[in-house]
Amino acid sequence: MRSEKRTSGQKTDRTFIETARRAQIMAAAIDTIAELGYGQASLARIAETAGTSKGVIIYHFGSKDDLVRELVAELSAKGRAFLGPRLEAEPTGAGMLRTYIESNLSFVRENRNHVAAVVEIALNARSDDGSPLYDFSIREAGVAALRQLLAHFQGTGEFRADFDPDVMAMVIRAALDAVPPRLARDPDLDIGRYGRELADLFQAATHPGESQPGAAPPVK
Amino acid sequence: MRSEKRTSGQKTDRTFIETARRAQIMAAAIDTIAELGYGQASLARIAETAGTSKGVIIYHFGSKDDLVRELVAELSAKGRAFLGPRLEAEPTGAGMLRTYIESNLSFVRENRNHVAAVVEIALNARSDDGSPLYDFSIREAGVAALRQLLAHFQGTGEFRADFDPDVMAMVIRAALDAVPPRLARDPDLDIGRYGRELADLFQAATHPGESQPGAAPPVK
Amino acid sequence: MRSEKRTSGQKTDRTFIETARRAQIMAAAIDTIAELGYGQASLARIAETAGTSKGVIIYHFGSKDDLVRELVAELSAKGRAFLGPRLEAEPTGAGMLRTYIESNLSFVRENRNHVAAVVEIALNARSDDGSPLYDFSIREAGVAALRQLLAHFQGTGEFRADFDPDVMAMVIRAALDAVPPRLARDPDLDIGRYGRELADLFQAATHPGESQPGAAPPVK
Amino acid sequence: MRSEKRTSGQKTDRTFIETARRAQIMAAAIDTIAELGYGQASLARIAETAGTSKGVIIYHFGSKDDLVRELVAELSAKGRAFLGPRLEAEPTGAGMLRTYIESNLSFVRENRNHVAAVVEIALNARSDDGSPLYDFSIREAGVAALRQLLAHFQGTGEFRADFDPDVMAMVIRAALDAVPPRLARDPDLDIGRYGRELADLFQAATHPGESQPGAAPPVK
DNA sequence: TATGAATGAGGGTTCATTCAT
DNA sequence: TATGAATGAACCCTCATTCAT
Repeated sequence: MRSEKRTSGQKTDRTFIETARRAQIMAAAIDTIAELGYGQASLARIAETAGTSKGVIIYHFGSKDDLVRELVAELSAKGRAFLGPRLEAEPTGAGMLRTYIESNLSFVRENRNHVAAVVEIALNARSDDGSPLYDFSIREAGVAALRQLLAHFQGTGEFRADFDPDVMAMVIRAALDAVPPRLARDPDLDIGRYGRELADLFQAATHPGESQPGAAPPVK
Repeated sequence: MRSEKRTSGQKTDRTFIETARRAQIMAAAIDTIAELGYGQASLARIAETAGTSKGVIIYHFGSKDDLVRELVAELSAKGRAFLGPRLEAEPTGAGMLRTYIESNLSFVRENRNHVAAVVEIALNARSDDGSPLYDFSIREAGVAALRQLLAHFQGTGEFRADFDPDVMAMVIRAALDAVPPRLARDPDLDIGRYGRELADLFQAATHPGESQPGAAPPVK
Repeated sequence: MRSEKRTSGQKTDRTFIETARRAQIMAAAIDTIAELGYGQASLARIAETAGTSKGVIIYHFGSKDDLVRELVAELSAKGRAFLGPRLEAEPTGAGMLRTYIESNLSFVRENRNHVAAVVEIALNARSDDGSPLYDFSIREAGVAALRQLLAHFQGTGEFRADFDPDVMAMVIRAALDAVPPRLARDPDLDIGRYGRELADLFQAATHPGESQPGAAPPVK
Repeated sequence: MRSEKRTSGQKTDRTFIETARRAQIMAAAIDTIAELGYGQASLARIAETAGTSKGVIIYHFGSKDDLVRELVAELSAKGRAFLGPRLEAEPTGAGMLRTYIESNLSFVRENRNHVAAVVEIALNARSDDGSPLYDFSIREAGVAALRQLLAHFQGTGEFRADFDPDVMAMVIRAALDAVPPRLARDPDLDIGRYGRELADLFQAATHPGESQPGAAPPVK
């Protein structure tokens, strides 16, 4: 089997043709999972979409689980590559928050099928004992980073101090995660507008000089 | 089969023993789906949890799909019965919003497995051609109702006018929907506190007398 | 179980209500088998047609096979009662042949569902080892009787001598047996006309004074 | 699955080994159905006869229905290839009629199991709503062709005019169809003799210069 | 490198029958 | 007398995977 050599971290030496085949299969897997859902995306159907046979997929990826893992890993890498530079370019908390939201949605827009597929995977893929496979390690890392970011700018005073950064991070993340499924139902959704609305909303929710519902009345 | 006489809306006349069996099986299904996920919850595993055989489940519910449908319908009914009175008791927009959020979370807390199971079902159950089965009809109705509510109180001036009720409704719904999976990972999550934080957050985001990000910009 | 008492040949002592139930169930079985075919006629479907439950059928007949056996026996008895007197009233060979054909078809017309059901049974019902159950014992007896009849009138000179009574009997029987399935497809089939045509045909084929294809040339 | 690429009418490109397996499975299916009947011929039993597993059958044929369809189609094709040339070689009505009968029976003799299996299928295979699947479309076409043939030679005067070609065709067909089940019970049946007798019978029934039962009455 | 072939477990469902009530 | 409940075997089919070529 081809895929075993890569279990160590060393650089892989893939043939040109192998790289192409892998890409083709991954694309087919993405489309199939995004369209039919994880449960309906059998190897046979993926192979059919790819125009090959099940055997080829197993040959190149070792197992269906490994193929799926690669889909997740690749999207994760793409996401980091996309978001990282954009965030680092933002000095202010407000800017960074807006960038975080809008960049996330841009990324979703530009990779909708891949994102949809990975969402499907994250929600469905389970090990034999029923425990989720990939999902939350990745996602939780994202939420944690966001929470730190929020907390940091609370410290600098750029964000108001009376919201719980944990809750706020989770809400922001949830608002972003709600987009892919909605996009699946309504492909014409205006993500740009949506992102701006969202950014406005959370800017209002975080910027200081506001009333603090539980504590002091708004002074304005 | 026991279950098909009930296709008309007439009152069902279930034996005591049947009612008990049905409840037992539904409970087993809820636990199995919540724990293992929809994809892993085969009739055999549900039967095993229930301490019976697949045949008994089919006998009482006619098909797996019908069993699942009942799980969804029952939770939906329970949810309406739980939320409706609480919302109607609230005259003000702010009160209603807070009640909506906190009651939703109370309901989740009191029905965590059932909620988790139905979330699994909603996200995973698909017809043969890959289109989702139950999910969004139910959910979208909830979001629509929330949007109307928000728009209504924008009209009365109780909520500020510069947020998009559609986006706000979706964010609120997303924030609530993020709880069940999180609860699955962390059973000790303090939902009460979480609900209060969430209510604070959205109260701040909706109440008037605030700067309006799009209009009078924060000058920083 | 109710039905065991009858295994001996003694007179059965059935309650009025039991007789009624049995008739009702048998009627339902006839209709179901005639309409859906033997393979699709499960106890559940028969019970549904009868407006009862599977248990009742088993209670009254002991097993599905016994129910089916009764359907066959009853039709067989009805058939003998119908045909016997008519045949005995005919002194001549030609008359008896015509009566045989037309009475058979009249019987089919007046009992189409029952006949159709028994045909289904005869063709499909098998014991566990694959051997047919009822069919040919009954049918073969009929063919044998017909053969004897033909041979008899060959002996008296009323029928020509150069046809094989065995083959002729089988052909007549086959021509009659072809009617029920045809009737199922075309309920408006004119059986009366059909019977007359058939009788004409076989009268021509049996009456003497004809050319004898294999032997002597037609003298005319 | 191997079999679905062939849905278009294009030439199929089967591996040697696949062709062999298919033939082997079809032979096993024929024998099983012929021996046990359609209702008892489960995939498991067919597989057992073939010395393989259910999975292999599904792999090669896609479904049990498709396997059955192929059995029917293959016999149909064989039958046409067998009968067509023989019939076309006969110029006269009498010759063609005799050839039709004797060739049909020769074909049955040489393909008895396959014929028996297809008869089983034709009589039993039903769609879910109880309507027959293959049977009568095929068979009725045969009867219709025979009827036309008879009518044609009535027109030329080679056959007498006073029989109904529809009825005659049906009787001939019925006489032929009676053979396979009889053959199943009595494997030593002399089909050759039987065919000659049948041909004699129908020759006598169709050739002109005879008394005409309705017109010039038999003088008993 | 790639394929076709085969496997075997498990999927949901139907069925005739048994049993307690 | 009748029913509802349960059983367990058998049904056809899908699946990820293995293997020889």
